[in-house]
Amino acid sequence: MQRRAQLLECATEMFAERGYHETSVAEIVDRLGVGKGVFYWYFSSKEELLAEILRGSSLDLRRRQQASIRDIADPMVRIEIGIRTSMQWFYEHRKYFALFQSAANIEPFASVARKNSDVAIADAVRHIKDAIVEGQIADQDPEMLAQAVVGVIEKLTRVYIFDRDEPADRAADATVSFCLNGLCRLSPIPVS
Amino acid sequence: MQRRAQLLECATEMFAERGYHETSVAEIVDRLGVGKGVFYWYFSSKEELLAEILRGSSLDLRRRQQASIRDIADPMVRIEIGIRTSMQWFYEHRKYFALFQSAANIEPFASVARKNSDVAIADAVRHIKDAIVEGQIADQDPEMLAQAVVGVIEKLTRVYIFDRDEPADRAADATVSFCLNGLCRLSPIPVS
Amino acid sequence: MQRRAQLLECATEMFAERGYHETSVAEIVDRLGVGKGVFYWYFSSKEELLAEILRGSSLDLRRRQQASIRDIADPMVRIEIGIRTSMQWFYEHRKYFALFQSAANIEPFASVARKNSDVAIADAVRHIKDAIVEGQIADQDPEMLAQAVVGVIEKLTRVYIFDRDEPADRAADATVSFCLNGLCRLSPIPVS
Amino acid sequence: MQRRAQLLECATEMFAERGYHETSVAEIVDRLGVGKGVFYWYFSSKEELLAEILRGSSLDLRRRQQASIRDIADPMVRIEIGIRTSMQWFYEHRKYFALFQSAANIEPFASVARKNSDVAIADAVRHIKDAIVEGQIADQDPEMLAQAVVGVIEKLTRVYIFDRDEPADRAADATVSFCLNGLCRLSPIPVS
DNA sequence: TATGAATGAGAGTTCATTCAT
DNA sequence: TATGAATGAACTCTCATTCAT
Repeated sequence: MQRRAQLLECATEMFAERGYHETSVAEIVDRLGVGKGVFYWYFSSKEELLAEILRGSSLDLRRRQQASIRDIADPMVRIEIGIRTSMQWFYEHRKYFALFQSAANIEPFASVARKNSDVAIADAVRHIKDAIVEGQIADQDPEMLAQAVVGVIEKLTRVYIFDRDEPADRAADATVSFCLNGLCRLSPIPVS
Repeated sequence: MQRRAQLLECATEMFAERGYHETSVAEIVDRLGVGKGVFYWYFSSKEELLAEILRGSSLDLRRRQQASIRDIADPMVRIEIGIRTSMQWFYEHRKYFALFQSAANIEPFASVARKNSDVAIADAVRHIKDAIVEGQIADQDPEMLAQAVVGVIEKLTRVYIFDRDEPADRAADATVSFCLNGLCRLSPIPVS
Repeated sequence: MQRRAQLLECATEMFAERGYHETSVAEIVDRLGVGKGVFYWYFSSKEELLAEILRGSSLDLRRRQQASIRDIADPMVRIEIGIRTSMQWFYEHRKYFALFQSAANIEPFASVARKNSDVAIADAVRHIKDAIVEGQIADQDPEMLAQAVVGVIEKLTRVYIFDRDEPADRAADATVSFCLNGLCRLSPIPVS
Repeated sequence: MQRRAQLLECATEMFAERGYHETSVAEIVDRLGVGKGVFYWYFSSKEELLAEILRGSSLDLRRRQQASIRDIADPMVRIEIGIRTSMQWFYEHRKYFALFQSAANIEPFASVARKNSDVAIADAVRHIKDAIVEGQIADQDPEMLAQAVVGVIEKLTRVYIFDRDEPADRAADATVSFCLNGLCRLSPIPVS
């Protein structure tokens, strides 16, 4: 349905710009120039709308990641391509980025956000384990490494791509460089 | 002021658990078993309360960081100690962590959060520049490196210390290892 | 809009009887047997509601005055008809009278009330100037004379028409008699 | 008591400037630099305070009027002096003037205001009756004439003395001139 | 006498949601 | 499908008043 898509897009934009709580249903339908009834025809509640946005967009991101990696054998390259694909996707869907970040801190969406994050981490863990098996990465907790990589991705995306509106390349180069270095050493450096 | 401190603490807890918007002034004073007026005797608004919490706690964190680093000459060690101190502080003040993260996504606090973050980044940038001068870190954009380090800190803090309630050590070890590796290489690894 | 008119009327009555501050939005909608939301569907605030009432009613009064005077050449007669028309209108809209009087003493409406009053005075001044030119009134400050006339109108309206619920005639006769005498002397009487 | 007088004066000023409802007890005691307890030591309520102000000041005004008239035999001169004295008093106590006017429109004070006004009118009526007996004023309803005179006094006081801050003379001259003319004619002018 | 923290009813306002049309 | 008036619970905030100290 065209209307449904319009609502989804319009709401995404407004949630991203002004926040979920700060955006009322009335404002969403006003911007679209339709009545309130339309909203409740397509969505059972405001909450469901955000859940839907979250679900749809993280699905899209994951599909893109998997497509970009499909034919690559080397796990380190899969990691690198995964990083670049994610950041390019965030660049192209900047509005979703803000939503992802803030949803994690809004009670009813925390679990959805958690689930999405778990899936992304699980994907990364797989590559890291492969790399450990192949001796490219030292034998550390793969999940922690995956989380670290995601942490860098998210931070540089927020600061350079989202806040400062740069194209994705520079931040992606830095992320790849930092993370591959962080991962690659065969043994952790000694702690003082 | 005992009451003021009680309100601050109680509100911090509730904001951290359930979110700023999801916590009403009525609930805060109810939990304390006092009248609504008490709240507005000590704070001019709910907004001011959160701003106060943010201000106070980030000041405390920064003081702790600076105290822990004061007498250390080697910039790489300063970075490591900085990471460990931050994560230990977050462990001891888990409730503030959630607040820092979510405040960044709530309109009236975004600028405060931004300012706090800028200060933290500026501190880290100083150490990184020193390390670059001393040849310990390759000559890359120091701010980007600082952001990457902070990204790892925040992510591992959230997942292991905040969500899973682990003590700070394990996550801090991993963060230090990952970041020092990420920073240390004399030249960035070639990008595919 | 039926509802809007109901709210306007109901609020006018209650404001007149009990005062603006003493009448709550809750009481207005309760008396109408509707929900609180209805009020804010039609008016953006309680303040705007009173402003609206003031605007609408003083416009109506002025229209009535001008219609009653339109075809009258003699300025003294215009003044007399103006007095009678005003008092008749106040009799027919007794509730507005109290509102006009009290609005002048409520901060946010003082300027509106002032403006309304200025318009009324300007109208009267025109007639008085005409009468001075024609030699019917001695050459005194026309604005002061106009204010004096309005003072008499307001006082007798309040006491006899509003407080004591008399029809307008007796008070209007007295007002006309007093004012035309007050105005007419060719020279002011000597001051002791 | 000094404190009591301070409270009375301070409150009068603030009520006059900003209105009764718009001035809180907290603001009154703050301006005096004392605690809230002081207020409730001297007055049982905010309402009682205003009632007290009203009572005291109208008593003072009346005393002044009576003193100024005591030895004057001619009723017309008594009226004139009464007008001048009132307006001079209002000039010297401008803050009370606003209070008198607005109190009439605040529910719990309407009756006090009414009573004060009744006393003033009764005084004027006495002089007017005397003048009628002596043939200086035509035989009309003396109360209506008194109300008319008071209406002029109040209006010119408000506009010229209170709003525009002029000294009392000019407005008083005009009031006397207008009212004595309005009163003096032996027969009311014919009504069209 | 005086303080000022505490109370709590009640104010104005918002907004997700419903439903007759 | 669509409208938009209506609902009413919940919200933030105010303030006259009380009372332990």
